[in-house]
Amino acid sequence: MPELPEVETVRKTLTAQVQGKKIESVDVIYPNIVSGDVDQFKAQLQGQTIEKIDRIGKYLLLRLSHQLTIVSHLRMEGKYRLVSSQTPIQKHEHLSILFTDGTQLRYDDVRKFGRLQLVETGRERVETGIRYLGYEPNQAEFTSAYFYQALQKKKKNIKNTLLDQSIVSGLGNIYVDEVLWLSHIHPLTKAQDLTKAQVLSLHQAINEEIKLAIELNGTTIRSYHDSNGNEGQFQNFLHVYGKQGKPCERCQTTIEKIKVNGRGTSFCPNCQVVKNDG
DNA sequence: GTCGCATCCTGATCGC
DNA sequence: TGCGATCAGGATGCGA
Repeated sequence: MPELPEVETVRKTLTAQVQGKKIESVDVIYPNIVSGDVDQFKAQLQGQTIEKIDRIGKYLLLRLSHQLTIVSHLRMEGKYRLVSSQTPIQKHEHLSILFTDGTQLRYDDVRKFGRLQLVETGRERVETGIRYLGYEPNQAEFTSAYFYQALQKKKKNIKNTLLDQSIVSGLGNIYVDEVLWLSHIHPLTKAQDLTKAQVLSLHQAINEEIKLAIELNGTTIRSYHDSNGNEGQFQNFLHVYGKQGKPCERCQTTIEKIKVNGRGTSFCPNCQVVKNDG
């Protein structure tokens, strides 16, 4: 599933493939993939040039000429690939953008969870889910003091808090499980019960984990590939995600898997302890 | 304001 | 082998 490091990798590879290309036409095969009016979406994209691609959290922003931006969220299994216009449409390709040079950018999404939304450039922080995002890991504003104060206001568990994107953006199920293991924090610990030392440790783990994952082009568990079709390499450095039933690297206790707010959660029951004495 | 849960969706996996 | 049930999960909307 694409999280911040995977989306950043897609941004880089996609930029190299489509930057400067002019859109001739757009075909939307599965209309629900587009937020808003599909006909308007197609009409407005015609004749636009992709100037650059930005990323905010897990959102890709395709910056177009004439002050328009496609805000794209890959959700679970969304992926882009650039092909010749002669290539037959595949089963799970739901949108294609034909460029004037004869190439086509295809959006593929097995579960159809991803969404694309066209907005005026600058309005993405008003009209899309980006408006709810907190700071990103390694962003200057994401200080340990900010993080501690923000967590103090949260009564829900830390696992759910890190997944909701409003305090720190870009983490998904894999990286949340990993940073909690690195910080020795039990996923069910109430966010506001974390000590300053625990928050400091968690803050450091988030920054270091995301930085390393970006350097390794993300994590490929099942389906993630960048727009060149390459897999990430970070799955070789995971400690708990997908390791249920195997011994913890630190203490040899068997890694357990539980459900936390409906999400599969792997942790070590020995070295990740619930801390409630604040 | 905050939280938990259902919903979207389909391939993989499991049990019978 | 074939079938149905269950699981996986990010963002969003809604009710409590």
